[in-house]
Amino acid sequence: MPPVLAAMENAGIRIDPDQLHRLSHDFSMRMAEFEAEAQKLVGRPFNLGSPKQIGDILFGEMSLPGAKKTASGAWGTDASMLEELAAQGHALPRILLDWRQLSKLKGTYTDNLIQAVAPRTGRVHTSYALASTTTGRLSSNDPNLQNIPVRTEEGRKIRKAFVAEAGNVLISADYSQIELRLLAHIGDIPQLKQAFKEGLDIHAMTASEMFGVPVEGMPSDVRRRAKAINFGIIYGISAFGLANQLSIPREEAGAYINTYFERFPGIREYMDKTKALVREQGYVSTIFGRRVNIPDIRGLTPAHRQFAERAAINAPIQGAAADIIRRAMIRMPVALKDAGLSARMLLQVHDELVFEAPAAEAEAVCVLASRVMKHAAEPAVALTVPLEVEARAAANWDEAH
DNA sequence: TCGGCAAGCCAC
DNA sequence: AAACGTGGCTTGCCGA
Repeated sequence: MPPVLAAMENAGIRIDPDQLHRLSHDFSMRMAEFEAEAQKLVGRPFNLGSPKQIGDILFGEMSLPGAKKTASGAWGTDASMLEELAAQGHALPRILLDWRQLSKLKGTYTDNLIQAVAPRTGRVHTSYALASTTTGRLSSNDPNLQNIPVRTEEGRKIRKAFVAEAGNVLISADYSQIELRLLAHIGDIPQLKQAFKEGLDIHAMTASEMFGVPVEGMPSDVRRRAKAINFGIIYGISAFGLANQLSIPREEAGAYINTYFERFPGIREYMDKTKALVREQGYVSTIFGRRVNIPDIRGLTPAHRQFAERAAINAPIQGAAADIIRRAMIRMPVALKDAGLSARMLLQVHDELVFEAPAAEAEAVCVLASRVMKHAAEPAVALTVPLEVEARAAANWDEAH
């Protein structure tokens, strides 16, 4: 490698290979048990990794109800389908779901991350693409470190294997609900802006506003629905998509959306304005001036046009968040140096930055990184909502997150 | 043996 | 019907 490139090589992050080896073995053993169980139920060997064989077994041989076809005409066997069948009391779908989870974790993460350790540094060095997304986000590849599991307990075992060197800590600093905050700013939504200023639970506030349920003692399912709606809004919501996400009838999802627009009329205005704008000029812009091209929207079929419209609604929000964290990243090395800190910035995960620092610097890095991130929009843009950052230090990524 | 597509699933 | 946005990566499968 030429010296200039060697000097620019990214710091990489340490993983504990022993931990991942143990995990890989554990996953293998448990997958073998699920496989034996599944084959006993079916009465013969089959490939649990083959959606085609699974579809034939579930809907051909066993004639289970609710079969759906994929775009190419094959039986669909994705997780939501298997969950439905499992809820009806069928044993095989649950085993397949459990097997798939472990297969995913082992195949995509555990085994691959061990392979990805660079012998020269003993660390994993991802590559970031700076111009590969339409919205301005970075993307990460070889290996992708922007999709390390976090949702399930099994998945978090992988995240725990991302560790600091002895004497160091990992520090994770992430923006709290940055996209909803940007929606509140861009759409100029008074209730949302006020809620963020007061530091309220935004999903509970949404639920309360929509369903008239007090925030105190709110049932978790009510909040969960409001949260799904808030995410849906950012994605350019459709009744079909929300219905699918919440496993509810489309009519009910449509009613939720109508109620939402009644309570937050500024959001509908933002969406209508954005659609008109993209039709007119063939692009939309973030508040920092980044353009996202969405050309020829007029020539598309209705389905394609609606897809493009949702992308146009999402792009200024997702793109502004990308702009802000980029600004923070640019300022971070200088800010650390000026503060006399030897911390290094290791990873970016869209709304999160991960650092490694001597344990003695932990608190100072949390404070400094939070400050730089919170003010990263300035002075280019004066946001009318505060940005909040949560920062924590720990020996591994899971506990820092 | 290779490349590409389909299906599926991980993250934000 | 590209049936809620942005990505990367795996296995199975098929044809060159």
